[in-house]
Amino acid sequence: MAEGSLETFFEVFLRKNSVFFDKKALQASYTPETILHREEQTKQLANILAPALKGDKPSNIFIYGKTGTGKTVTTKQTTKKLAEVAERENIPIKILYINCKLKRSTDTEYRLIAQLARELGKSIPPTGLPTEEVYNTFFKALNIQQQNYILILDEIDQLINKTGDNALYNLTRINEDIEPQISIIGISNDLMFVERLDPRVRSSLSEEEIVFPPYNAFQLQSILKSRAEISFNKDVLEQGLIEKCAAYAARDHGDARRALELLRVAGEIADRKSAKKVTITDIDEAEQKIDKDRIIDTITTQPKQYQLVLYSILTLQPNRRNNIFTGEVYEVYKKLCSKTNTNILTQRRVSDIISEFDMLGIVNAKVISKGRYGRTRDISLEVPENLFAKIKNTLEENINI
DNA sequence: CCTCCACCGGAAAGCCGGGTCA
DNA sequence: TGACCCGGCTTTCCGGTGGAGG
Repeated sequence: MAEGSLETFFEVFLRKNSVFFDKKALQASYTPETILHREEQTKQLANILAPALKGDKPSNIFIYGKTGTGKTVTTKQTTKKLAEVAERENIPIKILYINCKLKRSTDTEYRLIAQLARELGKSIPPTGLPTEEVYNTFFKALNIQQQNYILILDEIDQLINKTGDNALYNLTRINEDIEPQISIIGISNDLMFVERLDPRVRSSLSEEEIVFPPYNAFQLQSILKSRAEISFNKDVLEQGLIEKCAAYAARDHGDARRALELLRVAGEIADRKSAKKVTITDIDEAEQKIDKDRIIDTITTQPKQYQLVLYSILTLQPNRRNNIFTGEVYEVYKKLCSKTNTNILTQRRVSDIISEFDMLGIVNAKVISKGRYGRTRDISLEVPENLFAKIKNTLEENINI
């Protein structure tokens, strides 16, 4: 593109009509004034937390619901209101919010406690100290500030899956030897994880439980409508668009986040076509684009060894009449390693990598028995076939074959 | 009915690079 | 500087197993 034309491009872009008025209400970070269809849960939560205002310790709460059912936003909103009242009335309550999924900051015992201590104004090095030491600093900080705490642990299942329930165990029994009281709100979208907890932790954590059911299509519709009013210009949405969008999202799990994303991407697609209206076919396109981007993104962000394994599976895949087994993948992988000058991992490790791809939904790997011919995994790709070539190219670039 | 394949998958331990502290 | 800690990734070791074929 010549220089002049690039400038014109930007100018044209700036003047171009967009279907959007203000995109922010469709973005993931946006918190609406009122949270629709979560009145019941808000009330429950408020009821449980309210005693904190009188200096009592609220019960610990376990909050469960699928992704995009408003768990986080409702919890944050409710606790924020609580904190505001407390502040006004001079009641010492402090809210701590921790998202346990954040890589390299709160996903291990050390890091979680360190982060908590930091929230209380202590400075803790990111590594190096014994965990014991970090606990001590944290406890000390708690004791100095005479107030009650509400600790929100979002995506708590991530923490337990990775590092066990040690941290949780220590946190739940904190009140036994320390003056200030701590209430824990655990948020999870995986109900099964509770069963892996130490029974003592489990009963302590779920003194109260609140369930966030998925939104149905009608609820999604009203959510979308309220956001669309802020985000889009007048009359740019084709008749029935919102309904369709809601129906799509309701079909898989009633995920409001996904519904909003669908609507936003559909709008962006319409913009790119310089269309005056967002049409229903844009929604279909948006759905495909979102899936595709997600897949490509997860693949390209994998470490090199993972990409090599995936590439091996991919080379075995084309017009395969029968299925792919671990042993075959490993053979191809070994050759690939020597070709690319990479050190070869053990089959045990590669086997783990394959099951990680299975969990990411990129690959389907079921353990089967071939009787006389042993046990193995039956592996197949889970991505749409029209992406095979694209993925293969991307991988080739990344690992330079 | 028994055997025995080709892996599975848990446990433990090692290595390495990040760090603290005295 | 040396002893020690944490966490991610990997290896080593090894008991376990569904079912085709004898």
